[in-house]
Amino acid sequence: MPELPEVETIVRGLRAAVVGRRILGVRFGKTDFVAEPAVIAERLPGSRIASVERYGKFIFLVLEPAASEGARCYFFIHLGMTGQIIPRTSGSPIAPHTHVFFELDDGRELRYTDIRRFGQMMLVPESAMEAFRTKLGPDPLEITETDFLALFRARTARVKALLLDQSVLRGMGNIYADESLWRARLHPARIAANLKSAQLVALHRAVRKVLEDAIRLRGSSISDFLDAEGQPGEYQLHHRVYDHAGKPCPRCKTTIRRIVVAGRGSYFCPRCQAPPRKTSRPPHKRRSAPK
DNA sequence: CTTACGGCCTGGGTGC
DNA sequence: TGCACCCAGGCCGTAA
Repeated sequence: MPELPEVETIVRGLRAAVVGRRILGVRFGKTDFVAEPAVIAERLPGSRIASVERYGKFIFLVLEPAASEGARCYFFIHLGMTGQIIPRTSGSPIAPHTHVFFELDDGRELRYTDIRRFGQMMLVPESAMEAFRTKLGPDPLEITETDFLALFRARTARVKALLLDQSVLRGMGNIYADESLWRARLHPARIAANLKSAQLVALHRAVRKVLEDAIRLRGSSISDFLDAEGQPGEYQLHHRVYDHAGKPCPRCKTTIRRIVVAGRGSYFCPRCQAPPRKTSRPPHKRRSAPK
């Protein structure tokens, strides 16, 4: 569920709520999405939350060790599709699918809830941070126009697949890819290398505009996004095409369609966003019948 | 190297 | 009411 604007909203909320707090203990429910839970349960207690940051769709807590000895470390949380992380008073009712509890020194606990458990948690030592960072592409809000164009120039993948690829740009997801492509009037299945510079410039601007507007409205709440205060966002009220199949395009009134591109439901206006002229890719192989 | 696709997990909605 | 099926904001491993 959460893409860059939702994660940014959560990070801002967590900053206000938990920076400066000390972690007293960690308790787990299911741990199949946690890297080395035993190490986490041993290392985190006693540490102080020095800051909360976003890196693409990852949230990370910068943790200072209890005493002067020990190195600071970085605790990464990825929310996957259905993850939520919200501070609650200890003893308050526990939502179903809550699997991690970080007990704080002020009588509250940070709770991690994740229905589908597509999220991730891991402790990253300082020495591994550089390797971690370089696996992801630039931030779509920071990249220059020149660098943005260079990302798409020599790529034969569909433009939407590249927008969703975190090693190309960090933070875009399915909603904001579709909304950006609509603004830029580009069909999601267009081959990136076939796009003109002006079209890529338009895409860069669209991405920035969509993400900035979405952050301003505290993200999109489709079914279960809640920020760190447990509040929904409002950008879903401003979606132009996402989940709008059958509704009129806000620009030209043509009926919005849903197709599958890069394995994801993709919403677009068949008139504003002209399909690729001719597929230069090999014809679709017919799937053989299962078994 | 690059691209495409099934799988992971649970729940909500739809149609029979 | 039940059941089968499809869909969901993400990403990883594997195959071609």
